[in-house]
Formats: sequence, structure tokens, C-alpha cells
Amino acid sequence: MKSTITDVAKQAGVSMKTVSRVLNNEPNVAQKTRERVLAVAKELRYSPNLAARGLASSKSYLLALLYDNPSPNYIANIQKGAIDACRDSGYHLVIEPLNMNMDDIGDALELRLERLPVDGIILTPPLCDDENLLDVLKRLKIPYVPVAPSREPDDVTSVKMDDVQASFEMTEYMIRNGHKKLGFIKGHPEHSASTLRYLGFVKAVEAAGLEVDLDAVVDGDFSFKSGVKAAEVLLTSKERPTAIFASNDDMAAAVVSVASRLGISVPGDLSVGGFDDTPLAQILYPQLTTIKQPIYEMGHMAASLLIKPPKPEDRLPSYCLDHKLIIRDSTQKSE
Amino acid sequence: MKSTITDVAKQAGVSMKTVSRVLNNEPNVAQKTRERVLAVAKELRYSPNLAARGLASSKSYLLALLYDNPSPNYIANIQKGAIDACRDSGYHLVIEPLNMNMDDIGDALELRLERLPVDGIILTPPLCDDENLLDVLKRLKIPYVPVAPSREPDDVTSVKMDDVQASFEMTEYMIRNGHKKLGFIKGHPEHSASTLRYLGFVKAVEAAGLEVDLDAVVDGDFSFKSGVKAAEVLLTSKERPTAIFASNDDMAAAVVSVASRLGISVPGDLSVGGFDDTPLAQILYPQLTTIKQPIYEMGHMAASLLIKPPKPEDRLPSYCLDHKLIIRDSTQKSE
DNA sequence: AGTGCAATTGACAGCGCTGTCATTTTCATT
DNA sequence: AATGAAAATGACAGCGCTGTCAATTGCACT
Repeated sequence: MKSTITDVAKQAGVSMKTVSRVLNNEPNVAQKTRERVLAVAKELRYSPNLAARGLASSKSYLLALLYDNPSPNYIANIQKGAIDACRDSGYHLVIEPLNMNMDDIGDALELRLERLPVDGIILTPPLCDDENLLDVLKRLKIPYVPVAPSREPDDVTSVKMDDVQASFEMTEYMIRNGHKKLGFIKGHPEHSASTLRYLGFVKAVEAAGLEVDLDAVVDGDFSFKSGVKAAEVLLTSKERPTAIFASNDDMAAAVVSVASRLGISVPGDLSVGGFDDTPLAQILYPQLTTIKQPIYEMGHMAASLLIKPPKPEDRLPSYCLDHKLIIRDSTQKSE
Repeated sequence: MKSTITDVAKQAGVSMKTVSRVLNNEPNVAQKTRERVLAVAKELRYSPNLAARGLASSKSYLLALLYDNPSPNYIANIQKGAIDACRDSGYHLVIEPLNMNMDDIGDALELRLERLPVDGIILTPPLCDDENLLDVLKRLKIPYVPVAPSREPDDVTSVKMDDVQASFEMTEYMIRNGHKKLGFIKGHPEHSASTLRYLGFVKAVEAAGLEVDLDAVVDGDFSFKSGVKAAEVLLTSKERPTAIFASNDDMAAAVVSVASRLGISVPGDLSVGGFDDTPLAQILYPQLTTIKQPIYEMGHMAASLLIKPPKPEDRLPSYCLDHKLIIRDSTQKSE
């Protein structure tokens, strides 16, 4: 039989309210009382009834993760991070896939929120840049945290990574390995990350006193297919690069595939770098050198910020989390 | 201001209880009354307070999805199916990643369930075969639906697909295309699907009056790497197969990759079939002919079964959902 | 010992809904 | 028109918790 707060109160010889105070970490409880209550609660394996709590406090103890991201991997990691953050705080995560292409996405969200009011929302890209959505959330006054938004809103805290710096590091790593002829494959032009990653590449090249060879910078759109096209251009040009940095793993995989078809050995004749550290990066042969985004960490941080918002005075406009350059087998020193 | 059931009751000129009955589709309400209440509810944009409902009815209107599956794609699809099923019934889905390798997985689950009691649980593989977990669920008397379990429990309804039949169809398709020398790459020996898929292959070969060439049946473990090894064996043997059926897409991708390295053209010289229809299957060049599992559908069905359990008299031991043979570019007629 | 103030504790209502059971209405049948 | 059973409706308590506010206790200081 599940025990209630009343059971704990009786057993500990205090009032329900005091038990409630202890369980919610409210101040003004004598240390001794607090310990006794905690001990009894543990003994009785008490855990509060979420519905009752929610009803009384008009909180839901629920966070929602909104997404419309084609990458299951990205979503899975964000989810995991958010769930882990929720777990210790008695919160839970509900997930809400949303379809970007529907015309009335704002209404759809509003309807969902009416049915299931949540205490906060995690917005993942590309949803975090949708004006309709943001308007609805502001109007409904629901706290939210955008993950990796294009433009940082000035009124809410967001969570992100530094694409420019990551891209800089990958490029610098290649240059440090003696590569001078560098190729770059851009991402989808409408994706803000594309610009940033290219920027980091340019910065690193220039920082090394080299020059960006614009003929070796090719457009792509993050798809494997576009990577194939780009790789064909780069690998059949007369001044073939010795290293190619693709803006994501799918395109990097395409480079490896095209190289293999053309009899160019990776990493012997060509180093290849990707971005994202998708499962693909380890499936491939050779395994891809790539950038691991702090996806899990961003999910974790976003949830934490919603559960325990920092005081207004030490609110940061955004939290930038650490990425990691993962060196695997697709890159090596230039001969 | 959010409206309550009382508002609707007043506006419709009935009692709260009648409104409640209408909203819960209970019988014994005059058709006229029902319509009136529904109209008012719509007008007021009323939607019930989940917490209050849960508290009063001691139901949670929450379903949990338990998983420890390395494939984000699989999970994402199950989730999507389950969520869509929940959406129309006022249910919501919370997700619970669980770690198979922890020693006290049963306790961990029990703890979670104490904190967040749910009305039902969807168990995905490989969790659905864990005795500890099943014991806990039975003891706690929480309804659950296993998805694609190895052994069908006799007391609960499960949801699955027909691996044997799917595998049979792929093989038959290859044979129908004139292939006589067929290679097969097995899956992980401890995964029940491996056996079933191999069985379907054997059945189809024999049904066609052919014989299974055991030299062309190679072990694998579902990983890309194991696929590479298997492909090397198959493609360098003197009696090279004209078609290879790999037990999953990762291994099929490995076959394509090895073939390309060896100068064997796919599908010109070699047809390749996979299983799962992972995103990889479409990323690859050529795109993989494969089997699409009804993952979304299984998630949907599992949730539906929990939300609205069939009457005991027409309970089925399991629901087998339709897979689909997806013919893409990695297979063609044998010359 | 007496005073005042802060720290601690408790009594109680009520969050929005559903379950129970009593009451009223409807309607086929005599 | 009278009767009875079934259908429709409503009154009310109470689910388990927290917010409000009042009551009590502890303690430093006269």
C-alpha cells in the first residue's frame, strides 16, 4: 500500500505541513525535525503523489521537449540529458514532436499546452527560431530555453555551443598536421550553423598565415548526396586538397565514399574531417575524425535551467557548452 | 483564464457530474444533453485538468516508454507512434531510458514507478525479455505491452512483426530476379531476430527448390565491422554470390563498401539486400533495398492497447503488424 | 522572572475533478 | 390515467497535497 504524507506525519509526530516543508526543502524547519521526517519518509518508502501536488500547487512537475528535428540521434541525446536532469528533481519529461511545415504551428502548440500545461519548455532547432512558437510561449508566459538558436533572444537564457571555435579547432588541427591545401564543404545555406562553421574555418586558415582557396570551398546542404557532388568537384580538381573538412558527418562520409571510388586512400592520400559525431562516424571505415557537440549536456543544462532558474541578478544571456574534437582514423599527417 | 468543469456546467445548465460524464464518454447521458455540453466545452476551449482528474480517479493518464536500445532511430519511431496514439485520448507519454547493464534494474524501475505511477508501460527490446523487469511489473500489477519480445508471454498481449516472413520475401524477391547463388550474413547470435531472419531465408531458398549453400552463410553481429569481415569472405570466395542478403542495414552497407573497394559494382555485379530501413539505407549510394519494419505502427498499437485494452474475451496473444519490402537501387535482375 | 521578536509548527481550506448514491425524469405497459 | 422499471441527472464527499495564516515555542536581552 502506497503511503501518504499523512502516514509520514503521524509516524514522525509532526503535522502534514511540516512534512511538506521538509520534502520541498523549504526553510524554517528545525534541523532535528527535518532529519526525523526524512528518516521516516525513507523508512516508509514515501514518495509524493504528483497529481495531488500538482493540483494543490498548480504546478505540473512536467517539462516538455519540443522538436522537429530529422536527426533521431540529436533528439535522443537531448532527451537523455533532459531526463537525467529531471530525474533528481522530481520532474518528468514529456516529448512533443511538432511539424514545422504545418501552417498553424502556433495554434497546434497552444492546443497542446492547454491540454497538458507544463512548467517549462525546451526548444530545439529549428523550432527555436520559429517566431510563431516564440510568440505563443511569451503570450502564455511559459518559461522556455532555446537550444542553439540562431539569434539569441535577449529576454530568455539559451543554451548553445561554439560552432566557430569548434570549426576553428578542426581546421587548426589539420593545419598543425602539415596540411596546406584544405578543402571545405559548406552546410545548408539556411542553417545558421553553416555560416558559423565556415567562419571558424576561415579564421583558422588566416590565423595560420595561409590563404583560403575559394576554389576549394564548395557548397553543400548537409545531405550525403550533396557531399558526393562536392567531393567529386574537390577530388577531381587539378589542385586536389590533401584534407577536406565537411560541415557535417554525412557529407564527410560522402567524401570518404567518393575517395574510395576514385582510388584515393583515406587517410593516406586524403584526410577527412566531419562535424557532429553521429553514429555514422564510428560505423564508417575509416572512422571519422569529427567534432562532438555537447548535445547531451545542452539537454541537461536546458532542463536544469527550467527546473531551477537562476536568480534574475545572475542570469546569463546564454550558456555555451564545451564541444570536443574527436580524432579518429580519417585524418593523419600530411606527407 | 483557464475554464473549469464548473464553468462548463453552469453555461450548459447541467451539473458538474453530467459534464464529467460527457467528457469521459460515459453512458447514460441524453444525446441532446451530450451535444449541448460538448458545444459549450468547445466554445469555452475547456480542457480538463490532468492533475485533478488523476487525483480524483487515481489514474495518471500517463504511459511510459521503457527502453535501452542503441538505435535512436528505432526509439524515435516507437515514440512517435506511441505519442500519436496517446494524443487523441488525452494520454501523454513519458520516456524512461533504462540501463540494461546495471545490476539492480528491477529496483531501479520500481523506484521510478513509485515516483511516477503510470497507467501502462511499453517495453521495447531488449528490455522486454528481462525477467527482473517483468517480475516487477507483474508484482506491481502495471499493465504492459512488450514490443517484439523473444518469447511471447502468455498472460499479456504483445506487439510484433513477422521476421521470418519478411526475410522470406526478401529472399524470394532475389530469387525471382534470377539470383541463384545467394549469400547470407547472419545477425548477432543472441538476438532472437537473427535466428528468425535466417530461418526465413532458408525457407525461401528451399521453397524455390534451391539448396542453401552453407559456405555462403557467414556469421555477423549486426555491426558494420562484422559486415566488412563477412563481405570480404563472401566476395573473395571462388563461387562468389550474385546477391547478398545481410540481416541488417549496417552490415548491408558494409557489403556495399567492400564491394566498391574490390571493384565489384552494385547492383551491376552484385545485388545487396538489408533489413530495417534505417536512415543509412537512403544515405548510401546506391540506396539499399531493405525491409521496413512497422516500428511506428508497433509503438502506436502498443499505446492503443494500453489506453483501451480489448475485452478479455477478444484479447489476442499478440498483434503482428505488416512490414514492407522496399525495393531501391542496390538490387537488380541477375544477368 | 518578564518581555519581545524570530523561528518553528500546525489547523484548515480548497485545488478541479470523479465515485457513490440518491433523486428526478422518461416512457412503455397495464 | 396509473404503475413500475430504466434512463438521466445531481448532491456531495474526498482524492493527497500545499498555501495561508494563526498559534506556539525558543531564545536573547532587560
